[in-house]
Amino acid sequence: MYEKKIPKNFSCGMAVLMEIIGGKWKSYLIYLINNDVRRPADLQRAIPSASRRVLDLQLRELEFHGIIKRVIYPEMPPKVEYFLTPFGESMLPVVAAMEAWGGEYMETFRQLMESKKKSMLTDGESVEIKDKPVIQRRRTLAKAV
Amino acid sequence: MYEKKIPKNFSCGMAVLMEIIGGKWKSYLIYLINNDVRRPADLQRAIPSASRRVLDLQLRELEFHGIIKRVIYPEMPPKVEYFLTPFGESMLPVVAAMEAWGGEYMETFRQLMESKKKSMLTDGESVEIKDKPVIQRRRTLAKAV
DNA sequence: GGGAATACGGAAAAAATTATCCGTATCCGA
DNA sequence: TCGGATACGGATAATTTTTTCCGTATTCCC
Repeated sequence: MYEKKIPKNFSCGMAVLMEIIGGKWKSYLIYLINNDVRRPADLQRAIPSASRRVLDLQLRELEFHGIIKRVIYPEMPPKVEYFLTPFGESMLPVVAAMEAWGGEYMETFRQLMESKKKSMLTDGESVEIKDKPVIQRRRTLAKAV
Repeated sequence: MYEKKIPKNFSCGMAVLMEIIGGKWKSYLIYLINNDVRRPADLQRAIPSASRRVLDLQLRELEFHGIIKRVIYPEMPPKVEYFLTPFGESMLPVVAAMEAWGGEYMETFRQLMESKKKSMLTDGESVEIKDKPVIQRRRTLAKAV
């Protein structure tokens, strides 16, 4: 089993949130569970391109962080369901904001990725060569570190 | 230069947003640039544990997606500054929400990660063994796929 | 000359994440 | 018996991200 070597620094809330939902399928999982897709096999069917192993791993991570809870039913064949916890639900407004922002940008994004695939040369478009500026340099955080 | 083999699917806004700000240092970079830390060397000094190469790469990715723009001043030694674009600024409320949520959870998070390091055996705490439920199964998205 | 400042890209290595493949278990039906 | 259903973990391989190391350039100062 893999053991990480480099310690991570969670000095800002963003880093914490990214650690919690940063895996490839986690946002899909949160969405599906919140929409009543609760059983592992159903989750897998809803995301056919995902590796079952990674779905399991990421479900376990969400569980570890208290975002979801796992309910095991004592029967055969095995029956398990996942539910969002109240804590997990506290994240939903944030997830919705992220989803909304991404949805607005999606069309542009796809065109960008398409043009990137075609040319692999899209640098420089937003480069601006400036004359010597007269703008007064303001205080920077770097100096405070 | 690395070329990805497995195509990614951006069928939801979350996936798009995660692609844009998903790198290890990107959220830090957005925060710093929004707080007037604009020059590459200053960004590096503000995040001493980051690899300079990756900072450059992730700045380029943010630029590619139009989140920031790079301004090159014609002078020696080289002078470059990065600015948030209006589009990048449209992301700030989302970033703030993410930051706020992560900040609230931070203390619990740290304790969790600490206990994980100690025992590597934290599974099962949220497991609930249930009697046969009488809850009526509702429609699932999986069936619609 | 060497070291400091500035900025940054290619190549290769290391670390981390994801995917594949093997295995565990029970029950039911062809 | 085999294949389907259910759920899931260890080991290993493949892919991806991050890091290290090499290099490019100019100017200034000791």
